[in-house]
Amino acid sequence: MIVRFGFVAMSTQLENASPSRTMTMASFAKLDDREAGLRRLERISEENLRNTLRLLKHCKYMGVKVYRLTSKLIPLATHEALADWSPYETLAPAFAEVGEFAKENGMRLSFHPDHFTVLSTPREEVLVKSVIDLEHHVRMLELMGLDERALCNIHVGGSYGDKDSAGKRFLANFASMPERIRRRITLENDDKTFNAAETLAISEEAGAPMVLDIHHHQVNNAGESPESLWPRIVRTWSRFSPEQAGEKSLPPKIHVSSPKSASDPRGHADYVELEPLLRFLLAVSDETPALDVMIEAKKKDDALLKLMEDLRETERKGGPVRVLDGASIEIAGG
DNA sequence: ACCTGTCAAGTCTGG
DNA sequence: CCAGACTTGACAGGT
Repeated sequence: MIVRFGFVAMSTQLENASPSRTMTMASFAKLDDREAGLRRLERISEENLRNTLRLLKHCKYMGVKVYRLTSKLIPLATHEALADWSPYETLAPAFAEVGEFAKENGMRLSFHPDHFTVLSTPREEVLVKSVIDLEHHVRMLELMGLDERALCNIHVGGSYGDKDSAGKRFLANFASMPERIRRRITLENDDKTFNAAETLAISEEAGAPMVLDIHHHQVNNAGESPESLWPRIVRTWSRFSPEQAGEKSLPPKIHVSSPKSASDPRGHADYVELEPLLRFLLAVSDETPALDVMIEAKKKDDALLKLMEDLRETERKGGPVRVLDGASIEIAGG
């Protein structure tokens, strides 16, 4: 099994390279000249995209092929008060440049719209905003010229005291969205509400690939092992399998992080513990030829580099791991 | 240069 | 029913 590691949004190593500079609505509203304010938002967005490109160059240098874009590339992009503003035409060249670089270097890019995007909601206004937010994310992927392998990962959402009907509402709302959006979505198990088995059932029904978060599973499960769900999880990715997608195939993806502490087991630690991750990878390596692992640690790319060091150490000691380059490994089996 | 409070969002809990 | 917690990086304003 070939495993590629990636990280989220920002680097601890690059200075002054935030891809998510913003402006608050409060300060925007204070400006005398609204048009000038909109131009300023566009300039901030261009700076965010420039820094995203710098981050991708940093990824290339580290051998990283998996990277999650920040959702905050365009400040206030979906704010109600700016509904008449469309920054997309202005930013198209900057988006295209980012997408070109990613494609040239075989990088897998994704988004993770934050947890305010909830398709299980019973509130119409929340659903409308959620769909607008997804539309926004998909539009950015399209401006980057990325095909349907570039995906937006979301959670199922709240349960509102009745998880079963919340799940059904999710499915109905999901089905009501345009195919262009639906085909860009993956579903992730969360750490409080929809656990891995529940998310998997909804993924299968919706026809959306499932991203397994093994840390969330650890703190929210029904007693089953993640390995026991794995064959079904892999099947949710079948439209991206080499048999079906050929050149445009895409490995399943998992998320990994480690508990911050015993008192805060759901919080994310600075770094990732190798042992539990390695145990999972070994358990699934026979049946999985390729896998992408998104590292969700506080120390971002630094955590990725430390994990790679730990893996090199494992290899030196004769463990079932071969480090291929800066950020990928081959593991026994598969 | 640094520190503290605020901002965005939606859900859920405690009072 | 309403206020506050939760989460996160970064702004905003004060020192």
